[in-house]
Amino acid sequence: MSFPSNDHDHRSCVASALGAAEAECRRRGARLTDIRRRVLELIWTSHAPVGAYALLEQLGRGAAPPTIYRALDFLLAHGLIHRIETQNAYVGCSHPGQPHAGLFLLCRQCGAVAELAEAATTRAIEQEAAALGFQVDSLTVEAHGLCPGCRGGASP
Amino acid sequence: MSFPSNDHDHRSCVASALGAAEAECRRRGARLTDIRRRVLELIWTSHAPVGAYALLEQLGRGAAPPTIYRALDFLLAHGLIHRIETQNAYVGCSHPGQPHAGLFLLCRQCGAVAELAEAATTRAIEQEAAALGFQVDSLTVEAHGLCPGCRGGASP
DNA sequence: TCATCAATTGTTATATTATAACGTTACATC
DNA sequence: GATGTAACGTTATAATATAACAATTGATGA
Ligand SMILES: [Zn+2]
Ligand SMILES: [Zn+2]
Ligand SMILES: [Zn+2]
Ligand SMILES: [Zn+2]
Repeated sequence: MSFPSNDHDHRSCVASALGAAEAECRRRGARLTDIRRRVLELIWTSHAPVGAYALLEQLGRGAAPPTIYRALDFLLAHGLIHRIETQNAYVGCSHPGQPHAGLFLLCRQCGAVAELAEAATTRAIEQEAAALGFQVDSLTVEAHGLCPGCRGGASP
Repeated sequence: MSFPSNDHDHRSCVASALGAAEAECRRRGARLTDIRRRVLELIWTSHAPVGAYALLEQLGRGAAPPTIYRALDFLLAHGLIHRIETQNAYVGCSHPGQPHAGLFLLCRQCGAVAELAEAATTRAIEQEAAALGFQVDSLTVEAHGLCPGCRGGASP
């Protein structure tokens, strides 16, 4: 929902994301296989978006591109990750299960990302669109700038 | 500002865009060379985003990728076109000269795009971000859905 | 149990989008 | 015209993503 503090317990951060993913997959009758689980874990290694080929390297031992892209497709389809269009990269979803338009704040300095799920902005855009007769099905919002930590002068 | 009607005079549409580009380049002391002008004209051939390699083909006779990407970089830098991140494609700017965050409505059926320059949405996002201490430098908003023409049942 | 079918993964090749590097040409300015 | 810079040509390659098909796994019911 907001930017993670620099000293937060990231281990529990990852654990809770994986737990939520398991639950969501059970709920949906989807199989969170070993590969998919490992990819999701790798994505959650940091709070910054990760590229497909970076994940591929970390996956190790002769994994080929289709392996990673299939896992990403699965995770995207089930709302467990988002694709950051302006970076060709992927980030874990902070609100799995609850439908929402991803709205991202991307720090240009430290790379951190925060995902908002406020409906206000979404509604504002939908209304502006509706005024022109346009029906919005999906929405991509990516704001680039400086996160609180990187603005403060102190390095994040 | 809105979706072009299907029977609008597109010739004058292109002409006015090229005229505005010339004026803006004069104002900025930038050189709208022949290649850059032709690329801009090709982009304005339709109101749908065009990919770099599609432009390259239309440019003809042995033009290589750097040629097109340099022209695109120039046109982007001077605010004459926008990049549509969700489509790796480029579209002419409807409001050259006046600074604005591009906010795009993209029809998934006919491919048409409308560019909004309403400051309201931009401000809403900036305020939501500011509430978290995030300073927005640039903003990407791309809404996918159905344009008025494609909603109406009648094919556009 | 095991036959069967669908989902998942492996493997190889290739498509698509974009940039690096370096030489050459055109243009402005003196 | 000499000089410096911006623009362009050319070749190669990087980065991102998908096609196609074979092999494997896992559920499901005869
Ligand atoms: Zn999300
Ligand atoms: Zn930061
Ligand atoms: Zn614009
Ligand atoms: Zn349409």
